[in-house]
Amino acid sequence: MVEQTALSQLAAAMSAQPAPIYQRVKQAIISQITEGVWQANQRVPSESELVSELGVSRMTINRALRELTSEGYLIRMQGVGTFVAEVKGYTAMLEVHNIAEEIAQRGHTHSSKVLSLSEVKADPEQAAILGLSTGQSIYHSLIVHFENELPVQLEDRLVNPLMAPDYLNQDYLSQTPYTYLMRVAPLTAGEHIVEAVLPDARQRKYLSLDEHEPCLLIRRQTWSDAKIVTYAKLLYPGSRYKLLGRFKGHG
Amino acid sequence: MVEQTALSQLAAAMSAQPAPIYQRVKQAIISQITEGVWQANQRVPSESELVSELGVSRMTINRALRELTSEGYLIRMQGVGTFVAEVKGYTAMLEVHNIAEEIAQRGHTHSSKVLSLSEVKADPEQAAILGLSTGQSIYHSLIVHFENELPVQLEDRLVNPLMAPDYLNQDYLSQTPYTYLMRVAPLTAGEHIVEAVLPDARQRKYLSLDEHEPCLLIRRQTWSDAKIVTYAKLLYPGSRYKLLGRFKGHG
DNA sequence: AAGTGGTCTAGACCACCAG
DNA sequence: TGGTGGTCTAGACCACTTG
Repeated sequence: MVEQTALSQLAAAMSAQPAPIYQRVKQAIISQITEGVWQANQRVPSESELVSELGVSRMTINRALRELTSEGYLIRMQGVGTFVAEVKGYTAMLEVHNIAEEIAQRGHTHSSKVLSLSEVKADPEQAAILGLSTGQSIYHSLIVHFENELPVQLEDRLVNPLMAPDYLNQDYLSQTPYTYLMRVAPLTAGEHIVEAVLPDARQRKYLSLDEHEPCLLIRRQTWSDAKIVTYAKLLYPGSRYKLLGRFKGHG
Repeated sequence: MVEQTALSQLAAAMSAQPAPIYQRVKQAIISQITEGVWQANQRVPSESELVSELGVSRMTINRALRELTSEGYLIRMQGVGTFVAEVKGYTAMLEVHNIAEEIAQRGHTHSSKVLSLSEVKADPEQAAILGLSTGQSIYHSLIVHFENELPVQLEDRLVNPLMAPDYLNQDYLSQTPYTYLMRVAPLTAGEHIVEAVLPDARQRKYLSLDEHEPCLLIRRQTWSDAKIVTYAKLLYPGSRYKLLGRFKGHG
C-alpha cells in the first residue's frame, strides 16, 4: 500500500511537458526527493516497478536512474536496489583559471615580467616536492603578471626537468609557463591549497604592496600520469584579486 | 582513405579487457584524443560508421559518445556531427565544506558560540543583497566556530525572513545555521567569493588574533528557486584554515 | 530461487542541418 | 534528400545480493 502511494505520486509528478521521457522521469524523481516525499537512504521503486507504473520501457527508466546516480541524487547497488542519496549538504566548487585568460576575459591587458629563469640544484624540500633526489637539477622561474600595468600575481614555480626538458628555452612573455607545460605534459591530476598569508619584503616589492597587506596564496601541484610536473606558488594581492565560484543544487 | 586509417586505429585501440563494451569504446576514443591522433575540433566518425567499424550496436556507441560528451571530451551537434572538444586548459575546482562536518572529519571537536541572533531593519546595502526593501525586517546572526577550543571561523549571516521564518528560534549549538537553512529551504544555486583580508579589531577579538594576521574571507550567497535565502561572510584565520582542492584531467 | 541492477541488441521514428 | 544525432522500445542475458 505504501508502495502504491509512492508510485502514484510519482506518476502524478510526471509533467506533460514536451520533453524526452527520460528527462520527465528524472524531473519527477528529483521533485519527489526535493519535496521530501522520498527521504534520504529510502529505497526507490525498482526499474521493473517503474516500468509498469509509468508505462515506459526499461532502457528509458534505466537511463533516467543512471544519470540521476551520476548527478548525485541516487545510489544504486546491483542485486540490492536504488536509494536516495544523502544530501551532500554544503559541498561547493570554486573555479581557478589561467591568469592570462582571466585577464583577457575581463577585456584587460595581460603582461608579465620574468624575474628569474634558471636551473638550480634541488634542496631537500624542493626535491621532496618534485619526487626527485636532493642535488638534482631542477628548473625554477619567478614571474610577475600584470593586469593593465598593475601587478596581480607573483608566480614562483618549480619544474621537473625530466617532464619538460625545454622549459628554460621558452619565451614567457608570449605564453605563460602553464600553457607551455600543458602542451608538453598534459596534466592528469592536480591539487591546490588556498590560504591567506602576509607577503615578505621581497614579495611586497615585486607586487608593489604596502606593509601588512594580506595576500591570497594558491599552492598548486600538478601531475602528468604518475609523475609530478610542476609545483607553483601563486601569490595574489588581496585587494586586487578574488576567486569567484558558483554552484548548483547537486554537483 | 583517411577515414579508413582513423577507424582502423580506433579498432586497434579497443582493449581486449573484460570490461563493458561502452567502456572500452570510451577508453579507445579517449586514447585517440590524448595521444593526439584526433585533434581538437576534428570530426569524429559518425555513430553509424563506428557501428560498422567496431561491430557494436548503435545504442552502445551512442552511450559511449553521450558520456564522453558530458565528461567534456566531445561536442555533439544534431544533424552535423561529433567533434573533439577544445582542451579546457586550466579550470580546476575547489571544494568548500560545511565547517562542522569538516572538523568532525578530521576527528576534532566542533563547538560554537552564538554572539548575536536578532531581527534587524535592513539598511540599503543589506536590503539590496537579499532583494528586499530598505527598512524591512531581516534576521542576523553572528557565530564563532571552534575546532578543539580554537576559533577557526567567524560566521556573519543575513537571512531572508520570508524564506526561513523560524530562523531565530533554533538552537545553533546543536546544528549550524546552514544545516537548518538547507532543510527548510533547499538550495538550488549559490555563489561565493574568496579573498584575503585583514580583520578589524572586533573580528580579531572574536577570533583571538594578533594584529596584522591575514584572514581568508568567503562571502557566500545562496538561492532557493529564484529567491535569495541567505548571505554569509565567513572569516577564517589564515594560520588556522586552508582550502584544499583536487582536480583531474577533464571535469 | 527470485529480484535487482548492468549491459547489449536490432530496429524504429524523429528533429535537425547541409547541399 | 541524405546523413547526423536524439530518443525509445521489447526483449534478452548476465552478475550480483538476499533469503
